[in-house]
Amino acid sequence: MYQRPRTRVEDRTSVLGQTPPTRPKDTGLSPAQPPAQSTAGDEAVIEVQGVYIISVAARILDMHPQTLRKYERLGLINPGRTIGMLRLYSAEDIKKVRLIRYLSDELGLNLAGVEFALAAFDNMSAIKQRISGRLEGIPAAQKVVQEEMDLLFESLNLPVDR
Amino acid sequence: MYQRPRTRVEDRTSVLGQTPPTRPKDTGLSPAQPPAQSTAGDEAVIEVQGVYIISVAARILDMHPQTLRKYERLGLINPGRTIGMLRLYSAEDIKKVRLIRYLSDELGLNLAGVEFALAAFDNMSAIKQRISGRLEGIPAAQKVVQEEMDLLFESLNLPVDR
DNA sequence: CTAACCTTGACATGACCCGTATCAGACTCT
DNA sequence: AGAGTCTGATACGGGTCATGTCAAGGTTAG
Repeated sequence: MYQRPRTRVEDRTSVLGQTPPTRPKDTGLSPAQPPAQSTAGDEAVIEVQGVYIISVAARILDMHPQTLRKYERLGLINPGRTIGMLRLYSAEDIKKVRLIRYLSDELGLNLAGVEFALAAFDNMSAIKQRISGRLEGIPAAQKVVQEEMDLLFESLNLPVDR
Repeated sequence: MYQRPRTRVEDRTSVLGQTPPTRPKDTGLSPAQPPAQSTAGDEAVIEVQGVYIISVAARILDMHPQTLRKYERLGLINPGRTIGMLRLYSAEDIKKVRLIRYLSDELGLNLAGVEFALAAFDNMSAIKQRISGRLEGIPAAQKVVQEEMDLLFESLNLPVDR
């Protein structure tokens, strides 16, 4: 288990001009309900639906719990919490960790780079929304921007969503 | 001299879906003409105009020549060459190295991250151009996009240009 | 209640990264 | 001719990162 030795940065000055958080998070709610994961060994992009405590999330992702805690400490992820402060990972959180892992393992970015990239994505998404909003009355222009921005996201070669 | 110990990645798989090079470069031309740099010690964003051989560029930037060669090897920069293969650094190249240094030293990105960021900037610039072109007939929309894209670039917190 | 699991905080380790340094042999430019 | 550059290789020291461990305590499920 946990065979995933990689490499990269730590406590640096913050990176990008962050867009507003937009992450309400389902914090205080009843405990976790580990839905009996099938074979958590190969981690073949398992369908995730519930909310998981750290040990389960780590098993799903095949990563060390300490690594997930470190990502949170660096502000890369922000899992919810039970009233007792136990971390709760949603499907969203799991996806985000997979993206982080892709940026780190496949592209070779260090964590400062991951922070930069995530912030850049957020900013790009936000700008895309803003433009779309301001172009409400001009559907033709809206379409152009939509197409081109989608192209921009594609150019970033991301695995799938986020 | 050359006191600039930092940290980061090396030979990784290529990172982004690069936009076409768009970098004709003034390659084969008469040799360099080091315009007698004033005090090359403090490197207080010296005004650069000519074309410099590596030793001069290194002195202007207060960086080791080997570092510049490594950046080139990694595809981060692409200085011109004399007919005899001597590297020639233009003002553009110098600026780009300063950006690289900022991303590396200030933001803490490793070289893979720098590659990613540079490619992202290029793609963003390209998309901005494309949108502007396709919105030729709708100046109002063009203005909106212009404003928002500028905002996006600003959000990246870059020192100045590039 | 108890056992299993979680929390925070600290510190250690091994592998790798990166700027710098150096060497050798050949070529370029003044 | 001589200073400087080229390519290629190798090596270093300090930093990064995933992982691991310890301690002392809190939470949760049965």
